[in-house]
Amino acid sequence: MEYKCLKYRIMEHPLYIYNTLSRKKEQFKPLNAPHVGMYVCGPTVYGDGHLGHARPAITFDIFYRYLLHLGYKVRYVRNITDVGHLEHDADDGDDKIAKKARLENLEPMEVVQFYLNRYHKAMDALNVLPPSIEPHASGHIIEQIEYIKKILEAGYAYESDGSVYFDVPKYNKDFNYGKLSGRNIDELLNTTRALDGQSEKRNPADFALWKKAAPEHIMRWPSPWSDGFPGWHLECSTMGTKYLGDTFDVHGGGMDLMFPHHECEIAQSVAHSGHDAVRYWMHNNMITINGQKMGKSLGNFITLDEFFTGNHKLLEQAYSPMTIRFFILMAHYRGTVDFSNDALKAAEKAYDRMMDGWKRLNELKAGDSTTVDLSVDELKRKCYEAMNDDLNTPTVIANLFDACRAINLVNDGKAAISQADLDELKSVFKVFLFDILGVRDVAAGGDVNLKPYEEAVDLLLQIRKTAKDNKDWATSDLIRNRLAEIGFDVKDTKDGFEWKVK
RNA sequence: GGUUCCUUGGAUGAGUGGCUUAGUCAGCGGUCUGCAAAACCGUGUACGGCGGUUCGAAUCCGCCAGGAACCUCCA
Repeated sequence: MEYKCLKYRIMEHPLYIYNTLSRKKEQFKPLNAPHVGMYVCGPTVYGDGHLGHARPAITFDIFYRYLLHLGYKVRYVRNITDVGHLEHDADDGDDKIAKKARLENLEPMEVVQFYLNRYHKAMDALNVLPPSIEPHASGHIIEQIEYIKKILEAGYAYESDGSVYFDVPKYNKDFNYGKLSGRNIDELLNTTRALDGQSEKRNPADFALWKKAAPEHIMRWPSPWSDGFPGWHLECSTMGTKYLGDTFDVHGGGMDLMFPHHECEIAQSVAHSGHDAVRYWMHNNMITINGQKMGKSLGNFITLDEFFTGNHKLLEQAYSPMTIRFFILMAHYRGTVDFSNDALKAAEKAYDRMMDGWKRLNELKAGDSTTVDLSVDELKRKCYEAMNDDLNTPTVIANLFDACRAINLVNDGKAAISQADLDELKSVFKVFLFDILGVRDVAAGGDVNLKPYEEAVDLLLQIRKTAKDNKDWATSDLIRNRLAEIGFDVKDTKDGFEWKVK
């Protein structure tokens, strides 16, 4: 039943996505339709998520939602890095989680849990759907050790003083290290032979699969080589194949992870199983601030909580989670998007305009025929077309705004729409705005039963209308002003009123 | 220095070898309105520079300028 639906939708709307590997838009054809396996690099939970973290979460949320809409059965894996992510260089770096734990005098897993809870809360606020599986690196130590053994057996890794490193030069001789990022590392490998002799690595380009823990290091597990911990790149290869199989469809993440992280993942997979595990690599672009990447190392990031509360010196006001979501969706995921108060305020207004349109759509009365200049079928077709063209959400939004104009015209009594078109239009909004773009109608009030309160406001405004009809402007303005003070936005319409909570 | 990519109107941000405008925000003018707000209508030499290909390029190619990301951790 569902599969039939899928086939129908796919035939009508072939989906194209940009594959970083080929640097082209390719038609998306899952290995085992209707099943789709998707893996996305999640956060390292040693600090609060910032605007940059919202980008991949929302980008791949859109892709996830769209695949579900098309009828695919998606297993979406997004990992949590809670061990092995080192600062600086793998030789002398510090584990990010362990460092934070030491600084705050906490158990490392306490740090992990604290920031993970906050991350989930922020994702929920942004209406990002939870993935199917959210595996922790620390929960897959055994699998990672087994994975390393296979690479060692294949001859593409070596042990050195209790640590295990991936042998990049040897791998590069047999395969192509750098095919994802377009790097040619031959030169690098040949010119940097002279190591200082201190390093455990044979070549600076080699990366750690297993690190022997220093005596003071608290996060450690036994292994055939030493008490230690796994290298950062390993968790994704291991957990990806564990949950999605030897070969799976999509691997996503930020562009900044392309090299070395994703390049190393490819090398690990090939060394481990003889072939790349991923069929489509997708990368979202960066969010910039004053033209520069927003990031931890530059210290120019604004956390999501700070956006929600407005509590940051660069923010002129608070911005709601839906404003942030809309802001991100109004740009294409592969382009950079520059943060500014002006841009966010524009997104906020745009979101309000869209939600007003949706609200009015639900109160619209159908006419005998459609006279408004809008073809709902055409609208639907254009929205699918935009989504199928590498998830072009800005165009989907632009199309929905065209519909908003039509809705407003009908609402003003300047045009009419038939019952059939009205129903179809509601369905288009429901599918694209809510199901696919994942916008949440915050004014709707959630689960709380607000009906009596809403009717009380309606009652007040009825009294105001009577006063208006009697040209009793004093009473009329009193009600409107007092409601405004309480937090209601009241607008008069052609023959009534509408209101919303500010 | 290497790799990858970008440069669109006041701001932001899609798109395309010619046919019809992206859209949103801001501005200006108008309609409506007790007022306000909203809405609607109208409005702005836009496509970094210089060459080339073409009947025709902002869209393809080359060069130049400027910018970004990655090359150590970063979504």
